[in-house]
Amino acid sequence: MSHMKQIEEKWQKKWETARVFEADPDPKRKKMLVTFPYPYMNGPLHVGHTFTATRVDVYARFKRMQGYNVLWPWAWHWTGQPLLGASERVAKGDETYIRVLREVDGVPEEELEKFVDPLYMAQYYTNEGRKIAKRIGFSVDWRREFTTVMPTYQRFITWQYLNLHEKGYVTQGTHPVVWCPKDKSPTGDHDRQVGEGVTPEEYTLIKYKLDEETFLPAATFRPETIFGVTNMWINPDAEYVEAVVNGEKWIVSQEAAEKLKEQEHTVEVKRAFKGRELIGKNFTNPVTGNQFPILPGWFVDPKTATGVVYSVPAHAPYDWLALKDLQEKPDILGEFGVDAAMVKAIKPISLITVDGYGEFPALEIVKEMGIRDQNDPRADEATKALYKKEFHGGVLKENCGVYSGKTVRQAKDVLIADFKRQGYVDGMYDLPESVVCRCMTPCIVKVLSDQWFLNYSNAEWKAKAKEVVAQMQIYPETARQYFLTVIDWLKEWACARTTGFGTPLPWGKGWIVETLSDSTIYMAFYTINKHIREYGIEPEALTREVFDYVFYGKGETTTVCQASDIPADILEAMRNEFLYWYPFDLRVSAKELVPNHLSFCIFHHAALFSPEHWPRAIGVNGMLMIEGKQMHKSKGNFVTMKNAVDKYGADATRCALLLGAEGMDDPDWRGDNAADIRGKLEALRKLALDIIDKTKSKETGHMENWLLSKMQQRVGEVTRNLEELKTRSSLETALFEVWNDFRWYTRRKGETEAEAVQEALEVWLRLLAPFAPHLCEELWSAAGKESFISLAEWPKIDEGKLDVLAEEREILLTDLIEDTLNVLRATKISPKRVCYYTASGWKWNVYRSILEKAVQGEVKLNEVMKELAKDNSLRQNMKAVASFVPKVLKTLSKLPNERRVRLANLEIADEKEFIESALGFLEERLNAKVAVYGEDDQSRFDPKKRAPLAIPGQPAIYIE
RNA sequence: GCAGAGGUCGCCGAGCCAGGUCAAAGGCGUAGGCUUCAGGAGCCUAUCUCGUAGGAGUUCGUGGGUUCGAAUCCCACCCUCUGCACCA
Repeated sequence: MSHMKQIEEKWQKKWETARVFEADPDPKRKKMLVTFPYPYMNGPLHVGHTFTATRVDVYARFKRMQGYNVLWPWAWHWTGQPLLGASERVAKGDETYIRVLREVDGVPEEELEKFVDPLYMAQYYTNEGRKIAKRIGFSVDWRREFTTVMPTYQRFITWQYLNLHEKGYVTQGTHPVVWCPKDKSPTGDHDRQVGEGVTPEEYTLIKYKLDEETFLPAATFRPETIFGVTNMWINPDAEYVEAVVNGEKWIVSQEAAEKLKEQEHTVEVKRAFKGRELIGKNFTNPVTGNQFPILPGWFVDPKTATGVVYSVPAHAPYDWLALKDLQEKPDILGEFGVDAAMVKAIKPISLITVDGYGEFPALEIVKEMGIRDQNDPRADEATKALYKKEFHGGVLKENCGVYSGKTVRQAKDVLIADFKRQGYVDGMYDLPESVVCRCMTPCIVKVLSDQWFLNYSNAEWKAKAKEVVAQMQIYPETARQYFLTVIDWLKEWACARTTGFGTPLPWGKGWIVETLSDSTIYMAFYTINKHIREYGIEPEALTREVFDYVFYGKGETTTVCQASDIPADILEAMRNEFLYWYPFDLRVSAKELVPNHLSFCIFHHAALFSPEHWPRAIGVNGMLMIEGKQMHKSKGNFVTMKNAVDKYGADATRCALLLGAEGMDDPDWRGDNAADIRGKLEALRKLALDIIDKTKSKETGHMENWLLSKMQQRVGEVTRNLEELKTRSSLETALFEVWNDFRWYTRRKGETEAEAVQEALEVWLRLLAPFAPHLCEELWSAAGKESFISLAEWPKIDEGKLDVLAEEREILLTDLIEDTLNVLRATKISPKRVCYYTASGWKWNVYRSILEKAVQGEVKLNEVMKELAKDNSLRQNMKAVASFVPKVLKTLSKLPNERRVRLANLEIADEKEFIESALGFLEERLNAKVAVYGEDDQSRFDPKKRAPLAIPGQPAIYIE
């Protein structure tokens, strides 16, 4: 274990000294820029980062060995709010949080106290992150590192946003957010005490008229039901206000008046009163002009929307229940002076036809579910169920004016737009559930005005983004559809906010570019940050003209130099460096970033770069699980990269992670697995050293040919899989399948002294090098190699070493053993003697002719028989032929065509000699005396006359 | 709710796109054996059921369908994971 650690440190030092991962432009070599989304630095790197980044590293190392000039840069994300929040919690002395930092993140006491400075905290995690990224062996060019709060980076973001703005991709508008009135800031999920995941919902307010100048804005999600209104509900005990809202006189609940103030409505409250004051009055439907009464409804919650609700008893369970209550208990009405007979006379008005229900769905569902009254909690359930049903399957009836005959789904948006135009409706946001801020203040919805958006709704932009996707490789291919649908439904994205770290919006005072919006094209910044750091280029020198020159080739070198003070040769070098490396060839992340970061990256490249600089490939993978569960600091199952590397070592951690999953499946980190892999690698080391230490024999017989042939296949499999970023499959082959090949060779030969074994080992080590680079460097060097395996040539398939005959012979042998064991299992014999009988010559002839036909296509039994009957040499044998041919057909039908072709092209006539050569092995394996005879051998031992059962490739068996 | 990905023999996971080569790779676990001073590790064998001759039967979320033939194609249903916005 500590031995492995030594090996790891040793090679990391050597790599660093030799600068093997520092990549500079080299026009003679093909380039490869691979990237990993920079991690956010409010905590340590964890095994989830490690999984994704290891996939990048494996690909980088693979491509480097294939001769590509590979650049893998790294940076750190500091932009945003959480760092500030985290540091505040430390400053406030939040014990639970501090314990997490201490115990989970492993922060030492003396550092912890300095975390009151958020930048110090970020720097601490960045330093720790860099250390551990090196310790796990990532092949990063660290010269290009940066953080997102560096002034030079901010100059780059400034350039990006000036361009986006100029090109019309940034727009201004309003946007609803969950808002804490005390903090006066948006309350994100992480800032909430209650109500995680709750988002604002938009209500339509239908402005029913109370009198000529007063409106009752009733809130609804179903404005189409206006055609079925029968009355209004007001909570008689709730507090309402009369207010001038946007110049009109409105009546809403007191709470609603406060909310509306935050939603771009001017609100001037004139007077407050109890709801009961309204009961018994009439109101007018603005669309139809019909009049209806206002009735008492205690289910009406003044805290929800306007606290004014209109009643559609035919389709809304609550409305029906409330109406039924009043009709059944008319004495309640006396208190309000409402005529009970009038209420009794109210009939539901049906306006939607829907399958499975009759005239009045609300009545039916209430009855069906046995709901008693408006206080029954299941009324809510019934409402949702019916809404869903009617929204998806409902059709508006003839009493719905111009909307008649349309489905609810079709009519809804049109109807809202129409009503808006005609001035019947307004809108309002509210929260479906209560949300409480960390500061314990209940949140409301605020509509932010003057908010800046990236206008992802822009159809042209969407089309261009899809072009980017079309020319990209996506691993796995199944993720392509995901990207396309995300591009379709992405809408305006608020790209600026007022708090947190980040780059100021170049034109908007007080706004900062939001964290997901400042990380979309920064891969281009890596190409020039090398020069910025090396020559100490000042942020002020990074003018818009400089970036235009470097990224777009705009402007004259001399002019740009004079204006910026950057020497011409450096400026040229930056331009060349960008042109050499860009675009990036691969970016890998977990699937959670598809709907945001990765898609933004695509959009911004579409907007800012020409097609030759569009991304070449994106890889997506699953989310890492810990022992089958989601990883959470709070759940106590958080595993950092450092934890894993300390405990299992770099190579084992890398391999254990990659063996977890590929594609979009979620990999699972299990400590036991990692420990097991660690043991495996240790065993591999012993095996390899053992092979290397052996004195070499020149032997190049059947088994040597077999092993080398097998290796060629493995090279093909691993290479093919790695090209598609199938890291799991490729490692599985490179580690386990190859190992099994070596085991089989060792069993068959009993030793590993041939030179060919060392040759195969050297192929093996190179196949494994991207996955377990430290161990492979060590063994490569032990094998006498002077140079790094990290820079060794990736194995290519050597056609000359393919030996199909050798492979087929070993298949014959394993099949034979398998058949023998099967017989032994069935008969429960402990064998003393095993006899094999190989097929006679005429069988081989018949077999070959059938095989040739089988390769062409389907073989008909009767046709074969007819043809064989013409053959004079078979005449006397026709009886045996007749029983033999069907067996051959059956055997061949079980083979894949690939193997039929192989067999057809082979000359395996010496079965008997081959089995004889393996007699020793068979005897040991079966623990019995083994003999081989030809089927026609007169002197054969065959008491049960089994020899005639022999088929080519499947000798007959006799056991006693 | 909408969208994306999935449900395979104790566990993890291939196979499914291009139907027959599938009782279904590989790893782990478990059992037995060998090796070893011991510990570990390594190696070998077995691991759906049945079977006195290399065979048969029942399986791939559930229920249907297409086909000579389905883990693989089609339909419906159930379940799991991920994302849904100002938050990285």
